[in-house]
Amino acid sequence: MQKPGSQVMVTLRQMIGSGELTAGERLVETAIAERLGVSRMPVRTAFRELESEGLLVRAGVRGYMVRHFSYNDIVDAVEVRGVLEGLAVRQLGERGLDQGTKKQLRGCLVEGDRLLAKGHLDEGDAEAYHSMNVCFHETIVAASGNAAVATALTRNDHLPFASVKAMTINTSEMEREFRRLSYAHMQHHAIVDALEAGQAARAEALMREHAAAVIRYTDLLQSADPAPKT
Amino acid sequence: MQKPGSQVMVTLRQMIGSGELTAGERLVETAIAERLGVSRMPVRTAFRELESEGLLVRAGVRGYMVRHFSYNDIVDAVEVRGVLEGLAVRQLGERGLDQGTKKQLRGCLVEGDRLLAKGHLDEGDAEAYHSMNVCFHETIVAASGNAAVATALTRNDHLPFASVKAMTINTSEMEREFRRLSYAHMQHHAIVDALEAGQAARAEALMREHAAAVIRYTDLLQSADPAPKT
DNA sequence: CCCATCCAAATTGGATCCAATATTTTGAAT
DNA sequence: ATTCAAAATATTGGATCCAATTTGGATGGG
Repeated sequence: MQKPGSQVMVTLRQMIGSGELTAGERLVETAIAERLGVSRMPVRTAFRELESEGLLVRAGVRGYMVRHFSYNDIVDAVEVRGVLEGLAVRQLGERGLDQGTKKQLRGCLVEGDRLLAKGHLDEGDAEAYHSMNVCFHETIVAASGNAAVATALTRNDHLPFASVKAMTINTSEMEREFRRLSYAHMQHHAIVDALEAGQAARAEALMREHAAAVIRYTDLLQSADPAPKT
Repeated sequence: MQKPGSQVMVTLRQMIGSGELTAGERLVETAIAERLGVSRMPVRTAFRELESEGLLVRAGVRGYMVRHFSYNDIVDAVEVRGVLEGLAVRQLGERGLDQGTKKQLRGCLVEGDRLLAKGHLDEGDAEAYHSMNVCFHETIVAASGNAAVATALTRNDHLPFASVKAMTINTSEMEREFRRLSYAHMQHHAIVDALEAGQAARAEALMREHAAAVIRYTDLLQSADPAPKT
């Protein structure tokens, strides 16, 4: 608890994510403050922060409400992530890979190969793949050296389901998930191949396709709402 | 003054933009509050908001400081704007232009043609071109219907010199500026042509080049700082 | 019966106060 | 003289109080 005020933030995030605060619901500072057992002040700052992250929107002239996410919002955000990570990987390819980055990326590849080598997914494998995946994407963005991409991605990733970190694995259909991750990991291989060959434009195209694949070949409908976006 | 608290925000923006608050300077809440004649509270909220916009960064564990912008930061941000607006124009091209958007864009084109027809730039022409340019870009982003692009652009555009709105025209070299704007306007024409022909990928490539041209063919050195970015 | 105006209640923004924490300075000891 | 520790000061986060503004209802007039 290095930052006491951030506790309110994570609690509100959870309440929004879990649906305890439903979309469109009017949020009153005093009510939330009382509910969380704190003063109105941290709630006030948290509301503004969550607004800047896009999770809350102003409810008219007074108060905030939980933002309503449509399916299109998620698709759009993933598309944005695709072009941003595509830019990052292209610039990385243009500048060339340094030894540390190359080592890191290859480490991600062998880790993924190891997880998928069995031909099926076990329980802990999903989490391990997820960690590897986050590491792969973060390494590329960091190595690109483009700070604007990093900040834009951070902002964009505040939207639920748009982030690499938010990639969920459907444990009830492990076979299908195995095929999906196998395809995704082949794309990882192709991206690293392109990077090592200095094919920056190809790496960019692959990364954009890689992001789009998440949407096209994942069941988002379970949690997404097809209502019109706000 | 519909929102009293926003006055502190605009004042701080001005102070940062004008260099009254120099980059790297440690900002103390009490000092700023006293200087602006308000309580610490609006300053506190403004600091956080400016941090989320990227103009301020945390100075260690305590306090904020004015962010230091390097030349690379600006180039990166413009590159980000390029891929985001490129995505917007591609999606617009894929969905097809509606009548209102087509009318709006053509209006921008004829306005630009009119301004450039004389073969040189007059005093008021620069402002008029600027307004037309902002309208052109905003129309495309709005018409794309991709809310994530719009928000990402808004965030990115908080960085000085990265925004379309921040495009300045060097009044001391009107002849050179005329050639630059002529080229930019030709790109506008090409983008609209591609959109009307349904050539979405071509429109995207043109838009990315259009953003990059701003950097390559503009004198930014006068205001940019070549020191390493933070 | 409907509309307008006014009053009251609620809610949010700003100010001030208090506590917690980090940083700096000073003094002492080695 | 230098370094370490302790104390004092400075700064930020949280709580509470006050003011301003809006919203809702109620009442009176047309």
